[in-house]
Amino acid sequence: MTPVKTRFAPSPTGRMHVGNLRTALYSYLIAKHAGGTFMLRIEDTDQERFVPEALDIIYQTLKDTGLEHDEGPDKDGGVGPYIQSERCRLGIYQKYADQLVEQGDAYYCFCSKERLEGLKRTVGGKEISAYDKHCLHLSKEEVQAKLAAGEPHVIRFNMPLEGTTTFHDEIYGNITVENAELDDLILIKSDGYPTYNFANVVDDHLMGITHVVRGNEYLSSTPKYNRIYEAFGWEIPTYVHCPLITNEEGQKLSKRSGHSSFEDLIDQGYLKEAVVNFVALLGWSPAGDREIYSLKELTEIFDYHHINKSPAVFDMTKLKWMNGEYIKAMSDEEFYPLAEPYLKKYVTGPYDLKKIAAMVRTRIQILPDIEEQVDFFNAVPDYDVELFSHKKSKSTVDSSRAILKDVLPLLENAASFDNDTLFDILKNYAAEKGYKVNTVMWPLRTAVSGKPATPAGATGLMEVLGRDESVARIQAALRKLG
RNA sequence: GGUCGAUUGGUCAAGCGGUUAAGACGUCGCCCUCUCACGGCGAAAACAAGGGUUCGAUUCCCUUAUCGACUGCCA
Repeated sequence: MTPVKTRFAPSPTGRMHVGNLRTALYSYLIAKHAGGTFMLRIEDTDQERFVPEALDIIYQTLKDTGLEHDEGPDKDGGVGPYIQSERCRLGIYQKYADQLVEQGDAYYCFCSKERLEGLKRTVGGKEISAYDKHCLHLSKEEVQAKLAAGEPHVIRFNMPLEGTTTFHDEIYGNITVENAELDDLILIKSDGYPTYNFANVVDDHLMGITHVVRGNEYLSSTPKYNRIYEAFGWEIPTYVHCPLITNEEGQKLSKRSGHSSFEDLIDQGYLKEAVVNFVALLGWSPAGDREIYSLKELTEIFDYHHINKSPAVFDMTKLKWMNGEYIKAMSDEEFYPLAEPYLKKYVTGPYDLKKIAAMVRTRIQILPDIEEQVDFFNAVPDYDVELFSHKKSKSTVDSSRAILKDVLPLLENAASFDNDTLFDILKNYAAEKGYKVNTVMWPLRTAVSGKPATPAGATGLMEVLGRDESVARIQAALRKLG
């Protein structure tokens, strides 16, 4: 068996779409699971849409996600160049197109835009066109004359009009279409660049790709590619077409969804490992019940035969949950560097950010959640006195006032202002007075935070705030309570 | 319009002729708890519809419906 070789072949046109990312991931996993080679090829044959910065995004995303390629523009593996515009300059595509023309499987077409327009018809609000093989019937002499005269032209593939073409996809099974349905697609554009359709076939063959992994929007055109492979007498690769990823409305993910690209997600405070993990499970599932996997673990267990046929909705809620799982699984030391920028932004007081980070870690799902967890450190928000009433803690406005008054001097004189000491003091106080611990803690936590939910209990918060600030906040609360 | 494909709870998703139709997210309830979380336990929630084939269909076939892709000198 020939060793597996897959490729990721993006067009440098912008950010990395999550659908693209998943295709890259599956492509990588298929290769790596089999101990094969994962290659990167840049498909920049569309000069109109080319965005130079997109090249950096591709490299950076591959690096961030850990999808390290074995071969590519920056890593020669002997079948380069790996950028299609460079291959074009070498005349590779022209050479193979010429061969097809020679064989009679392709032909020059000089039809004008106007003539092509005339071929179009509108059905159901959509414009459709099928080329009529007009130029197929040009004689050799006519073609030579037009070429010599420098007439603009393309090269088209001559699809058969009869019979059927069947191809096998690993996910979708055998698919058969009538050859008459196949249009004479353009191989070489009038600017001399090959189309995706042609460049893909030529490159995948020349570069030894064994498994073609791509989105299922290519399912319909795959029979055409097979005609090209067959015209050359080349071996047809194994096809793995991946299902679509849609937004909550079942529509194709677009830039407007706000989370359509990997970079968007990272900007929104998701961890790259979580995104990779989540995307892996959209359209594919492992054998057991487990859902959290590292890239390395995915490589070990990935089996493309379990890729789904149906499209999957990109569910942000579940991504959030998974991101939270990754954060919870981190140590405080690992988490701190990630949290630090957010903490510094929202906590400007002289507090121990490492302690705050540790408090917050199990309570957030994405990094920006930190803000609402820590905003009270800077200043107690304006809260209603009714916040002191809490049924479960048996706390009322009156009991709160009494307790805060009692406890204030104890705190002012506490031997040390750490969590454990404070807790002991307050616990003893509660026992002496016959209060539940909750009844004592509730007003304190409310007083120092002004919030119904905080990332730690009363004593934990006071430790971070320090004696002076804690006392000041309790005094302020007492004034509020009258 | 044509061609191709898809259709299991709100979402992801097991299942591959016989099951009480897994599991996860989310939702709700209970427990734990110095609040909220975390964690634990539990609940509600699905085979698009109709025909076949079969002793028996979520699983196989057909029809319909719905959704999607393609139908570009874009990939």
